[in-house]
Amino acid sequence: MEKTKTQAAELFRKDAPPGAAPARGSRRMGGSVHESIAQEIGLRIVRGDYPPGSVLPNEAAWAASFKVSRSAVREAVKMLMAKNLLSSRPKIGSRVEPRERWNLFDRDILNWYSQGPDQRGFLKALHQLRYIIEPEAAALAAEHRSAEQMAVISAACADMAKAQSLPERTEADVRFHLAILKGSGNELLFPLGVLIESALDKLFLYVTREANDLHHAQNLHNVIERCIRKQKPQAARLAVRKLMDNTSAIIDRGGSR
Amino acid sequence: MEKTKTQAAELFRKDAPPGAAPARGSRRMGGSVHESIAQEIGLRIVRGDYPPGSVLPNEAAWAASFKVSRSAVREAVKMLMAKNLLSSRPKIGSRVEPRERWNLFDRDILNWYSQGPDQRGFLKALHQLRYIIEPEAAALAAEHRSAEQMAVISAACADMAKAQSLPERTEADVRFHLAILKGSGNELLFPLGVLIESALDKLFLYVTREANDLHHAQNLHNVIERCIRKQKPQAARLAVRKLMDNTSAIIDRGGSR
DNA sequence: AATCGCTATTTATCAGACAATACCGATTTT
DNA sequence: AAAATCGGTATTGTCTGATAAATAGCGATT
Repeated sequence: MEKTKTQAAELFRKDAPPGAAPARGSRRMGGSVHESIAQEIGLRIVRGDYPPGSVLPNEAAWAASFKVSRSAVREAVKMLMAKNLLSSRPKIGSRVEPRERWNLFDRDILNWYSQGPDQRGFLKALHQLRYIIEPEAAALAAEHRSAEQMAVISAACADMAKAQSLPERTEADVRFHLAILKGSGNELLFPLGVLIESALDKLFLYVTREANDLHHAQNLHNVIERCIRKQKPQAARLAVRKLMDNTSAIIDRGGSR
Repeated sequence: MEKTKTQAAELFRKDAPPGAAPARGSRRMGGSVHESIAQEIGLRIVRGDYPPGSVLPNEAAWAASFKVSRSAVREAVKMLMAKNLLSSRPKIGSRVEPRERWNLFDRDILNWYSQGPDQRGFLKALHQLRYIIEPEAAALAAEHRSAEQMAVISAACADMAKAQSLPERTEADVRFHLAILKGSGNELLFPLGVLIESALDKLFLYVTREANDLHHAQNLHNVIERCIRKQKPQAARLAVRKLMDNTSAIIDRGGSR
């Protein structure tokens, strides 16, 4: 319980203890030092600890509080600069960029967002985006999909139906949706969909609940598969919309967690 | 000794990667050293000089070829790692990640893409994505837009109509579309749209050509504005589709450049 | 032939220095 | 007194050099 997922930055949690300096021998904390630090600072920024426009502690301060060298901090900062979370200038320090400049469609930032406040609003925005993307992807797939792509879609759908455990079914489910995205033939649609789906996965521990809904959802998936197989774009579009309406209702009803 | 350290400017071009297209004019040298280096390496990767799976020259080699210190190279590499273009491990070096792991929706990567080969396919994928996004954004805007947002949309539309010069009109045009995206009320839709539009801008030097098309396009924009003002989602959706069909035709006809 | 350990190579991290720059307060000028 | 100028200072940018850690490849051993 309460697996806060921060096993990586365990050493980094105690921000500024000037007195105690424990041995920093622990290793294998999930990644390299600069990556852990980037994670930690990035999370704090997205979480709102440092609002846009404010200036962060300087590199020396980070180095001291994390008990690492300035180089490591700098490399972490450069990673966050690459995501447009920060901009830094001599004498000024590093300021948090305004939100509209953040590279929002970045795995890490999406991940940090999903740990931040306003999970509910974030979830709704994500799902709305999915609601826009996926029906069109299905329509495109119905038109452009190759035979091999169709085989993958059908296999995933069949696997969903005959899945015994919930994780097994979930795995087939995402495989199904990703196969559709790939079948759309658009090289941008697929990665975008992957981003959205994986971000949703982090917030979506309650999608499938009752066996009733589960059966219904399976029927909807079957319809989608058939529409794409028979190359009916408009029907595929509508079928996917129907499926998403279903989960929309779940989101609106259900509490955030 | 001229240890002035400002020699980094022109020296970036003389590196000789295997089978690369070398000479280009001097690059945007505005930023810091590590940023320039990240630009250069990132461009080469996206351009295909180093295919996915291959390992890059090691840090010392980059440092030598760019005539900078290893730290600068490392910071550049960290930036590219943040974009998931690279992954590096001791003893191995830095390998280029497979394309499907790249953070494709990143300003820089999009920018590098637009300079790479296959501009035409990229343009079509981008426009297809826009074709999916914008009509729905307009429909959402017709429902959820605030009075202030509507004012911005209308103003942009009016400015388009009474624009005298082409850049002036273009500026109002993007303002119009961005205002619609913002009016959609979805915090993800707006930045996504910004990304797409600005990437398209780089490839779109030939959008508006004849006064005929220009007049027609203005009418289409007027219709969109009216639909959103009168809160008709479905009509707004169709109007935007019509507009995009127009530029679709232009893309299909016109040469890539 | 299979396994194990060694070594070489590369990144990871550290430490310390200097340069460049932009803000801020003191000083000078009008 | 107000304004302009100027130097001090804090912070990032860059360089240098060194050490640690990780692991792929290879040779030795069984």
